[in-house]
This record gives sequence, C-alpha cells and structure tokens, in this order.
Amino acid sequence: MNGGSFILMARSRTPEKRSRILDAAVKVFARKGYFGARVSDIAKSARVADGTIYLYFRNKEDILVSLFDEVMAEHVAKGREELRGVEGAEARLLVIARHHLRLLGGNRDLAVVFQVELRQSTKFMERFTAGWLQDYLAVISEVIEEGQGDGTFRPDLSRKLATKAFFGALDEMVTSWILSPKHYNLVSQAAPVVNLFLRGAAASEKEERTQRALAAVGRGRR
Amino acid sequence: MNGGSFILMARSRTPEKRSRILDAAVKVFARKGYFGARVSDIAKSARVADGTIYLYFRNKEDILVSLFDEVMAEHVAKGREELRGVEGAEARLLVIARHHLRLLGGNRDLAVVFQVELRQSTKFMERFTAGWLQDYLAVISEVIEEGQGDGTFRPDLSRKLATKAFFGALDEMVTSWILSPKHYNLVSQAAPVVNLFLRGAAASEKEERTQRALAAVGRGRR
Amino acid sequence: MNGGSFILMARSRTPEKRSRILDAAVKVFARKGYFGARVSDIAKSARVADGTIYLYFRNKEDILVSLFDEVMAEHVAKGREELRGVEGAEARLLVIARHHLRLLGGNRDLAVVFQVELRQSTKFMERFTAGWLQDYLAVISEVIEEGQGDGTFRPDLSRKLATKAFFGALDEMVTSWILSPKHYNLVSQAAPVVNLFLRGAAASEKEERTQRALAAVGRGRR
Amino acid sequence: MNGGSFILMARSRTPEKRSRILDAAVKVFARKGYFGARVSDIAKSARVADGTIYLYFRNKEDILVSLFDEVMAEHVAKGREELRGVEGAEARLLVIARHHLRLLGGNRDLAVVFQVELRQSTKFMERFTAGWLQDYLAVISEVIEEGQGDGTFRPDLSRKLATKAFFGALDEMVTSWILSPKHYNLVSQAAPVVNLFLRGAAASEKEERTQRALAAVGRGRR
DNA sequence: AATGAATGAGAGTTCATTCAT
DNA sequence: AATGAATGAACTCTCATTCAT
Repeated sequence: MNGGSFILMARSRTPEKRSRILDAAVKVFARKGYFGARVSDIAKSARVADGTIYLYFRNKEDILVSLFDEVMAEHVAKGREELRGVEGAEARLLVIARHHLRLLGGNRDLAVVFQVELRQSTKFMERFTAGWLQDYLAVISEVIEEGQGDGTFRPDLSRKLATKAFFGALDEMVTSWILSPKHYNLVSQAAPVVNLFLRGAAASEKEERTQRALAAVGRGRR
Repeated sequence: MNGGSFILMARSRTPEKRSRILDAAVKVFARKGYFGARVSDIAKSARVADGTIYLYFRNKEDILVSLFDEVMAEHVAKGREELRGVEGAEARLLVIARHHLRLLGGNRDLAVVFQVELRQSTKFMERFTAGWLQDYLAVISEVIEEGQGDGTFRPDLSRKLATKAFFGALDEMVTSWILSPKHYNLVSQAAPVVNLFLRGAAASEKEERTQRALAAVGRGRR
Repeated sequence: MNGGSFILMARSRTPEKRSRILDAAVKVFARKGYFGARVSDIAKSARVADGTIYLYFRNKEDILVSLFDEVMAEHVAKGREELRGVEGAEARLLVIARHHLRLLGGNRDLAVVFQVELRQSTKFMERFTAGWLQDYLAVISEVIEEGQGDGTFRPDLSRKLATKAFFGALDEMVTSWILSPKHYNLVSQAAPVVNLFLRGAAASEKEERTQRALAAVGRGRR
Repeated sequence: MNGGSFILMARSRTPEKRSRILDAAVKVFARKGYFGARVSDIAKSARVADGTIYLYFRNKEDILVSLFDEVMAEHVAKGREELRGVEGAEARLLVIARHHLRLLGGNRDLAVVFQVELRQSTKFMERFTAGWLQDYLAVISEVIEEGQGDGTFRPDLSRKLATKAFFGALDEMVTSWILSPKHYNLVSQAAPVVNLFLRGAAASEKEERTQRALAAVGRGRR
C-alpha cells in the first residue's frame, strides 16, 4: 500500500516541513521585511496552512530567531572546521572572511534577512549580540590574539577594536552588496578586505617616497 | 515693535513644536523600535495631541524620515565645515571619524535610531543608501582619492572597498557601543580606528622581527 | 453517509454566516444609517467577531452593495417570473406595482435601506442607476411599449417619461410609508396607483358635467 | 472714517458671508456628499477660516439644514405667489410642476443636494417630511381638493395618494435628470408630466378603437 | 468678528494566534 | 498532525469642533 489509504494516518511532524517553513520565511522576510510579512504569507509560500506554522514555531518572532540560530549554528560549526586546517593568523583571517562572504553572497535573501531584518529592533539586536555574534567575534578575536602572540600582528593594537573593525568591514561589504543593483561576486572581496586590514591604507615609507616622486612628475607633465 | 502687532493672529504653527515632536520620536523609537512605537506615544512624550503630529508630518514614516534627513543635513554640513580647515588625507580621516562618533556617541537614543531603526527594512535602507549615505561615503572616498593622489595612501587600493571598510569599521564601533552595557567614550575610538585603517593590523617587518624574538623569549620563560 | 467524511475539514465558511451578516446589516443600517453604523455594530448584531465580517466582505461599502445586489437579483428574477403568466399591459403594470410594494412593504428595515441609505451619495446612486434601476425601468418601459403597441396606451406618450412617472409614483409611496408613523398596508396602494396612472386624475367629460352640477348644488345648499 | 483704519473694527457678521458659506456648501455637498465633505472644504471654498463657519452655524448638520430651510422658504413663498394669479386646478398643477422643475433644473448642485444628500438618513428625512415637504404636499393637496370640488378631478380619487403620486413623478424627473449624463431642459418636462397625471396613460375608449384598427393594419402589412 | 492651530474621540481594518473539525 | 475559519486586540489617521490670539 502507498500513500492512498482510507485510514487516516497521524502524519508525524516532519523536519522537512519545518525546513520548508524556514525557507519560505527567508524569502518572505527578505521581500517584505519582518513586520511587513504576514504569517499567512509564509504559510502560503511554504504550502502549509496558517495553523501549521504554530506546530513548529511558538510565534512569528520564533521563526526569525530559529532561522537565525540554525543558520548560525551551522555556519559557525563549518567555520571552525575550515579553520582547523589552516595555519597562521593572516591565512586564518582570510578563511573567516571568505567563509562569511560566501554564506551571504550565496543567498541574497538570507543576506537581506541577516543584514536588515535581524536588526529590526534592539530586542533582536541584543539577542544577536549576546549570542552568536559574541561567538563569532570571539573566533576573530582569537585569531588576532594568536597573531599578536606570534609577532605577526602589532602588539599595540586593541584586540577588541581590531575585531570590531574587521567584522565591521566585512559586514559593510555585505550590506553594500545587498543594496547594490549590481550583481558582483561578494567572495572576491575577501582577499582585498583582509589585505587592507593587515597592511592598512597608508603607503609604507619606501612606497610613499616613490609615490610622491611619481606624483610630482605627473603634476609636472600637465 | 515685535509681538504687539495690529494683525490679529491665531495661534501659529511653531517650529519649536515640530522639534519637540522629533525629539520625542527619537526617544520613543529608541526605546520601542519604529514598529513598536505608537504615534500616540510620541504625541504624549511631546506633550501634544495625537492629531497635532499630523499637522507637522504626513504620517508615522515621515517622522522617521524627517528625523533622519534633518539630522543628516546638519551633520554633513558641519562635517564639510570641519574638513575645510584640515590638510592631509590622514588628518582628514581622523576628522571624519571623530565627527561621526561624536554625533552618535553624544546621543544614545539617536544612535539607536540610526543604527537600528533606520535599517528596519530595505525600504528605509534604500532611501538611506540612495541619499545621505551616498553623500557620506563620497566624502570619505574623496579623502582617500586625495591620499592616493599625493602618495600618502597605497595606490593599489580599491577606493570603493577602502571607503566601505572605513565606514564599516566606524559603523561597527557605534553599533557595538549601543549594545554594550558599558558607558565608554565613543569618540576616543576615533584615533585607534583611523590608525588601524592606515597602518593595518600586521606588524611591520622590523617590528615583526623584534616581536618574534620577544615572543620566543616569552615562550622560553614559561 | 453525509456529515461523516473521511476528509479532515476545518470549520468551513458557511453561506449561512454570510446571510446572518447581511440580515444584521439591514437592521443596523436601517436604524443608524450607513455612516452612523459601525462595522462592529453589525458584527455584534450578527453574533460574529468584527474580523469575521472581512472574511465575507471586502469592506463596509461592500456589505451595502452586496446587500443591494443580492436582494435586487432575486427581486428582478421573481418579478420576471410573475410577469410571465400575465397578459395585457394594464394587468402587468399592476403586477409590477404589487411586486414592488410587496418587497418593501414586507420589510420596513429593508425599505429604509433601499429608500434612504442607498441614496447616500451620488456614488451609490450612480451604481444603482447604472445597474439594477436600469433593468428595473427597462421592465416597466417594455410593458408601456407593449401597451402602446396594442392600443391600450396613448400613442402620444413619451415612453421614457411615463416610465419615470410610474416608478416615481411607486417610489414615493414607499418613502412616504417609511416615514409615516402609521402602519398601513403598502401593497394595498398598488391598485390605486396603477388606476391613477392609467386613467389620470382628471374627470372624464361626462363625469365632469355631472360633477359640476353636483358641486353647484352643494354650494347652493350652504 | 472709512474701512482703512488703524483701529481694529469689530467687523460685524455680514449676511453676505453667510450666503457665501451656504453657496460653498451646496457646491461641496454636491461634489463630495454630506459625509464626504469636510467643514474645512466648505470654509476653503467660501474663503473663510474654518472657525468662522461656527460663527454662522451651530455645526455641520446645521449648514445642511439651514441651506434646505432657506431655499425652501423662498421656494414655497414664490410658489404661493405664482399660484395666486392662476385659476383652475389643472393650470395650477402645471404652475407647481414648472416651479419645482425650474428651481432644481436651474442649479444642478442644488438639485443634487436636494435629491441625494438631504436623504442621507432618516434623521434628515424625518425633518424634511415633518417640515417643508408637509407644506409642499399640502399645496398640491389643496389644488387637488379644489379640482375635486369643482368637478375637474375624479371624485373617487384618494387625495393623499394622488398628491404623493404627483410629487413622486416630479421627484423622479429630477433624480433622473441629475443622474443622466445628458444636459436636457428639465422644465420642459412639466407639461408632459401634468398631462400624464391628468389624462392617464390609458387610451380613451374612442382612441383605443382607432388605435386597435391602426395596429391591426400595421400587423397586416408586414 | 475672524482666524487656524490644536484637540482627541472614534472607527475601519489588519493579522497573529487559536481551536473546532 | 493538519487545517483554515474565526477571533478581537490594536493602531493609524481623520476631522468636527474649540479657543487662544
């Protein structure tokens, strides 16, 4: 016998349906925003009844929070995994940057939800900060500490500040990418961002001298 | 003669009342979030009737947008002013950073609205991006261009990317400050952020050698 | 088997509930007027929640319009039915008059809604006129045409004008009945109205002579 | 001293301003309907301040009621005047019909207000019925009585019913004219309406015989 | 008398959540 | 477990009316 039975079966809660709801939620939240999205929109998009949502999630907010928690859990786990095989603070920062930009650059809707919708309110923000972001920043912070420990990074650098600056730079790459009408590859920005973070924007003294000379010549020519 | 006019005048619409509403809105939006805030909350906080709000603003959204536009207009104008008296790309970046962090570090509620509430939805974000943020980033970008022009900054640097990274770093300082329970001085982070942006996190080669030596000694001691 | 189905079914939208809302609306509109009636009044009277109304109707206006459309659809259909079995323009006019006065004379609330509330604004009026009234007048017009065709009615009569006059007379009977505190039988006016419409108010010449004589005698007596 | 004084004069309430408000009200009520019209719309159209309206009228409803009362007072007075010089019930009915259709046919906005807006609600309707309509119908009724007295009108006619039918016919002419996109002359319908009212729609017996003969010939030909 | 800014009650509508089936 | 009709709290915005000037 197959699915067509006369006997009513208590179909059990399937994790597949749960995922369908979360996937639908990403789409709907990305298009309409958290407050603009109706639970019934998500239900329709997931092809379930409105009430079914509440068998899997406590309420609308729980959908967003679960979405975030689950994506982050996997993301952080995979990140630690990738990091395991890599030596050196600089290389590790690059891994982190690539990992970060790959996740969001690969799914615009998810990126919108993470960059925009999750920052809806201080309530979410605090949850975000107290939870995964803390973990996330801790990973970066550890790498920087390691770099300072082995002399790769400047010892006079506030670890906290550097961590925030690095994260902030990555974050802005994503936000900017979301809002840009152009469809460029986000991951390709990983290396340049890390390079800038490591070497800084200023020319080295030697470079600077060369540069100035060239600039002078350039001015002379005109 | 001033107040004593021959012309009979009804109570007139005062700009003072408008400001009172905007100030109240900052407070209320910061505490409850844009969607959580009721127009009547703002009215109560501004000590006006609900309907009065609509004499000064088209609707709730217009309050948030006006708030943002007006603060930004003043902020950008003052910023350009400050920049006028300063020479050199590095010094100018510092001015920008201090200006940015001073504005938001001086008014936590305003900072919350700018960092969190204005990013409510892609609708606001796009308005934000298409408008003031563009101007804002343009100012940074010009300074970087200038720095590259006179040899202060590395010539191999994507100006766009550097601009985003710089803004992203500053932005993250503010967000982090908002969400931190500690009440540290935000402006004091301007110099370190600019320093990191200019010099990078990596130790210079000379430093690196010294560092490694010290690190080796350190390890030996334990 | 009927009610006991194998298919699981949630509480389903019943047409019965829709009717209950329409019935309630007639009552409430009649008592308070369209603008004076609150949607919540209708909901309460129909013993449903406010929101339920919106499962069956797009908005408040749609209640009134649906009410009208549905009553008219049935009324016109039944009218055509009744007319089918009747021969002769005069008899047919009587059928129309009785049908019209029976509908409204049998339900004072409905009559109020039709005579008063539906004429709220030119918006409704135009809808009314462009739609059902057109049909309604067309039926009358056809009967008059028929009467003129077979010589029963005067050939020198503007069909349009006669139609309007007949409808106007009926309409006024209803309006007057609504506003009268007396509870007389409205249908009983059908025959006199039709008689007046057919024979006119003026005495025939023969009658007139008799009448004048009698009148003269009457005056002499006093 | 003239109007141009430095001293503030208590400009006295001018009847001219009152009329301006009433004229404006007719326009605005006609275009937007009573409920759709805002007091401020009327004020703007009358070129006075919102508050000024309340120096001349108790409230919004009072504007409509005053409008109606004043127009009717003049209309009825003029009507009685016109009637004074006319002898005979038939001629008098014609005078009434022409007078009625002239008033409303000469001012579409006023007609809209009278035919549509004044029938907003049973509240207005009752006021209308209890007041001027009563007077108005009384005039018609008297003429009919007179006609019955002198043998011009059929004695077996319910005076009340005939009055309503006559008024209803006229009323429908106006309503129909308002809603028609065509701009025909309303007064020209007075004579045909009165003729129909007096002679009826039915062919006289003699006519009927002729008619039938002609009809038979007509059918034969085809 | 005139003004028009200010008031605040009020109502239509939406939608997260519940629960009978 | 799944459904989706039903619920009703909640909120924005409008506008008649008031009243300080």
